[in-house]
Amino acid sequence: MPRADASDPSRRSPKWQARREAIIDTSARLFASQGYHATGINELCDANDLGKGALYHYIGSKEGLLAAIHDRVMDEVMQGAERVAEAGGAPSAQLEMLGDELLEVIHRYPDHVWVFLHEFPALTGERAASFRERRRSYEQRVEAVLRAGVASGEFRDLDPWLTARAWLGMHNYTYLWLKPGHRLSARDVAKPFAEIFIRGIQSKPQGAE
Amino acid sequence: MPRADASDPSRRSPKWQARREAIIDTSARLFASQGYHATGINELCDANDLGKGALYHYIGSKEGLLAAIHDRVMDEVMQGAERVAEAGGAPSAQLEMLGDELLEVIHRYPDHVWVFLHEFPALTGERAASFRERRRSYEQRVEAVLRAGVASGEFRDLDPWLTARAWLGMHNYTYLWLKPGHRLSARDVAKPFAEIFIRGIQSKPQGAE
DNA sequence: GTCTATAAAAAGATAGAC
DNA sequence: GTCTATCTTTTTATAGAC
Repeated sequence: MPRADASDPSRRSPKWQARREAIIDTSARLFASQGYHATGINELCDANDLGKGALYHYIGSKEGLLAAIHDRVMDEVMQGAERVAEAGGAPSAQLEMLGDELLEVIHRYPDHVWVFLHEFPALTGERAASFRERRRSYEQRVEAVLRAGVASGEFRDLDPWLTARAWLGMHNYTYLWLKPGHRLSARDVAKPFAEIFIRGIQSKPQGAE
Repeated sequence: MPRADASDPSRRSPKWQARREAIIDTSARLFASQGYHATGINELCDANDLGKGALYHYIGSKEGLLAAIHDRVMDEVMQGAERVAEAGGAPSAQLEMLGDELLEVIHRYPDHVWVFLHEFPALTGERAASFRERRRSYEQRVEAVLRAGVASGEFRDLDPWLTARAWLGMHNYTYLWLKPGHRLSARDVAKPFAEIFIRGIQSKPQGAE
């Protein structure tokens, strides 16, 4: 059953959707630098070079805009997780790939990710529920890889839930400094992070150096 | 030169200061659950059972209250780092102690830490500068321990700055779920985290299992 | 110290002309 | 589609009585 919501983006023309995407990206930059609540509709109009009428024509509401920013990040993150699942391989290889994919998104969408990690409590009702479920779904992918590694004996006997939180924190927290223009690329960070983490959870030590 | 600011807490009576502390703690809970900008002065009055006049008598301004919450966290965090520095010992032992101390603060002040990690961009002017400097000072303690471990040969040859970010992310990110009443205590988390991280950066592998 | 009343500005959103 | 004008509510903060 198609949504009755008149602002459903999928019912609009490609041109309309492209304009909307541009508004989402521009607004994400503002929200990231000042905060969601601290950024007024008027500022959004100025930044997007649009009047209030035109802006609302594209976003529906301020919270709708916030949700769109969240979706943009989660779409990319889940696509990365999907690629990893399709590639398969040893748990340690999958974990490293997950890190590559995640840091690539953080590096490519620094503003969106900032908003995502700071302002998710501002989502309400169904938007909040939908977001929480997607986020939880991603976290369970990480846990599943860890569980597989414990089962196969590649990883030592650890708490998959807690270890996933360690991994997620290590990677997600890069949102504070990992951006285009930084001296380090996503891969420059993902590789040493994987080395630390996988060495840290492997059941058998590797050869020295 | 003593500050001319009439709202300088150190110039007030112990009773006044105690009341102010209570207001800070109660308000931190509100800010953590709804966000700083989303919480109005009226809500703060209700939660603290105070009128506007009385509330402003204690906090000076809303941003002053926010700064006080930040200070409460940073005071505790820096005290922990100080204890570690005084204890000394091998870099790996110091790193584990730093983790213990940090997670203890996160576990004990979940609301303050949440506010600290989410709302620091809302600080302006001198308050923002002072906060950034204290935070940076803590991060440099972590880097220094890593550098010492590399120098002594206990850790492999890694980038101290980047490795510190990995460590900080892993630990700070626990603010999302590490709270009193959770199944895990601060130590329950700090120990496995230290095992993962220190194994991950050691220059020589340990004996299996 | 604490209250109530009020100010003064800004918020999100909508209406209706074009 | 886009603009301007306006509505309604809420915001932080202050004034002045008690």
